[in-house]
Amino acid sequence: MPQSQGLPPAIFLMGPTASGKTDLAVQLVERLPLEIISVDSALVYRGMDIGTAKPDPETLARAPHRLIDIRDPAESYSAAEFREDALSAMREITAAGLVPLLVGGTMLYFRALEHGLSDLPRADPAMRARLELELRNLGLPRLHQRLWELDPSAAQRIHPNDPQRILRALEVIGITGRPLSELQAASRGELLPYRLLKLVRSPRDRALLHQRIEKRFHRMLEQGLVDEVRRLLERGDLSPELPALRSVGYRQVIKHLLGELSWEEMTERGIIATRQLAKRQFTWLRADKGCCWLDEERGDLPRQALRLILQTFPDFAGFFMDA
RNA sequence: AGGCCAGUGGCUCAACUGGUAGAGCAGCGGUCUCCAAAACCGCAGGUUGGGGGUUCGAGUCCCUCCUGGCCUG
Repeated sequence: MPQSQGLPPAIFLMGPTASGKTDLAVQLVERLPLEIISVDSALVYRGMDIGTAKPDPETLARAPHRLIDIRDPAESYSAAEFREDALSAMREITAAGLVPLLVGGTMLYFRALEHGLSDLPRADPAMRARLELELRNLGLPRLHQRLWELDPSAAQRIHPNDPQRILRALEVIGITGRPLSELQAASRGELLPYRLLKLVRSPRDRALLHQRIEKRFHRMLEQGLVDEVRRLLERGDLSPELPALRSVGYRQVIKHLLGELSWEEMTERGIIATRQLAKRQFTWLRADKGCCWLDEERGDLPRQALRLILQTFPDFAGFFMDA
């Protein structure tokens, strides 16, 4: 604690999808000298607005969000890129005399930002393509076996059925010539140089969240989600394999447009996929001790958040005075 | 009204000529270091519509009732 005293403050606002994070963030920005940074792997994509529940232009005008619309759907983004982008945004915000408010639901990004990442090579498209091809030709068991020979430690903790991680491990080894485990052990990544308050906004019971998710998905369809996806596909250069198009909702709508799912099936599966996303987000949140869960039943979330903020950063009480 | 078919976990369905119920999906829990709204792992859940009978033993056979569907009138 003594060492962290000199560090600037930063606030995380985390929560599962459809929990109302954006609302709360906007209310906070209107009362405190904060600036929002989005922590969301889907909001980074331009032209993907309805299905990602991206804040509308009016909201963004009132409460600007950083790291939204910074990629074309044909491009990919990553946890490491996010960390760099977020850190530099945080520096700017802090330098401007404001406090960064990081809002979102991509828990890996939060984690990467807070705890850092080992010094590993970035994804290499050529290498990845080659491995994908090998996966197709040789099959996953063979690749896992190869990993076992090159990096037993990694092979042991990566499940034989997990293509994504097996390929990544082989990719790192292919690029560096060194085992992934060795690289990860060599550098543990640097901690976030900020004093942190981690807030969680989430409905108390799951059934309520499920209701919201269902309603919201129907609303997205009414707002023209299918047209949004159709426009993306009409570009002709976007493969359904791209990370952007594999996101919740988009994937199901694409299958519908391809004739693989009826409208009803698309709707049901989209809602299910969203629920499952929320469940995974809960798992991260539960595991992260050191979060302050806002109590939905006590109402007035902005007030609860304000109290916690002042309590955590007492030396900023004057700074945050208009509360 | 008569005839036929069906009724198995929340849903869809499986179980050779009777041997004592399995799977997918959903749900729940978990993993997670450069695709993470991704990828992957695990768990739970059924007195087989009700009742009666035959049998050493019935989801499987018989009787009856209930429910749904189809056909005939």
